[in-house]
Amino acid sequence: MTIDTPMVIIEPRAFGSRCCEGVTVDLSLADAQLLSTQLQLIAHPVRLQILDILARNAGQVCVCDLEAALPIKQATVSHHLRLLREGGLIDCERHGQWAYYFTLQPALAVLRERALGLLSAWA
Amino acid sequence: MTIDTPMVIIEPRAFGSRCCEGVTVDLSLADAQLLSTQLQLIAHPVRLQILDILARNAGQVCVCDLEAALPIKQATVSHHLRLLREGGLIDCERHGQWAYYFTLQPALAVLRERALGLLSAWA
DNA sequence: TTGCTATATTGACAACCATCAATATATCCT
DNA sequence: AGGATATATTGATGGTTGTCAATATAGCAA
Repeated sequence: MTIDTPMVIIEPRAFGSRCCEGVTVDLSLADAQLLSTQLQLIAHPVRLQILDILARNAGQVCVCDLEAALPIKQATVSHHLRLLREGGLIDCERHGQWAYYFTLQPALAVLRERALGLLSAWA
Repeated sequence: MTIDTPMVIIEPRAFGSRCCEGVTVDLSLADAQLLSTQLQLIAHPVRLQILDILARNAGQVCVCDLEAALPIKQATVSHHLRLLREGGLIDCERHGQWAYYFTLQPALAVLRERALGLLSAWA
């Protein structure tokens, strides 16, 4: 092996020959489902904005703040907050009539590492 | 500042006081939509598995390989391949009657950096 | 108590998505 | 040409998702 990378193209099977053999799935269906569920959770513009707002205003954001900052009605804000809470990415604390929401950073870190793990293996 | 983290809780606004002020959206709707569109693309178990298979078998995977490796029918495989291709994450090359698919690593790298950028800011 | 405000829930509706059978297209082989 | 194989497309169907109006719940204030 020299430092110059040799122009070897690995061809375990010639183009045009019999195919449909030897290709296996390294990423299990269970793992794929787990990750895709979490990605679905953040793959929505409003939820991305909510997470961004919460992350940048730790513990100081109530629902009406979000309603004022986002282009959706209160019921819809509550709906997305519920999804994020059920997905374990955020939680809230009630103080009087207000509910103050905040991110759960360990959960976000886990998600980041999981996603980064795959994406780094790919590119 | 000592090594002991002081138990100071930042309270720019007392709990229970008037809220709905001063909270702004740093992540623009346009940016959120762009990212969520790309996340949607990979937020599906089959598409995650397809990307993983393609990334680990550079240039050597035809549709019937995928059909054999995945729990879905050929029409559905083609459907997901089309979405991934239209999203710019993969492409294909025809050799005879086979279509060999492969990932577009620069696009995956861009996506990784974009996602990592936000997630790193959050956790 | 009565009324006001903040938040959650319910129910309805439209839009979107995943899947497959059937069919079309294209390429190879004889 | 005719048959076989690989892939793409179409159309139908069932399921999921996002949104909102209306309503419910709960705390606060007078």
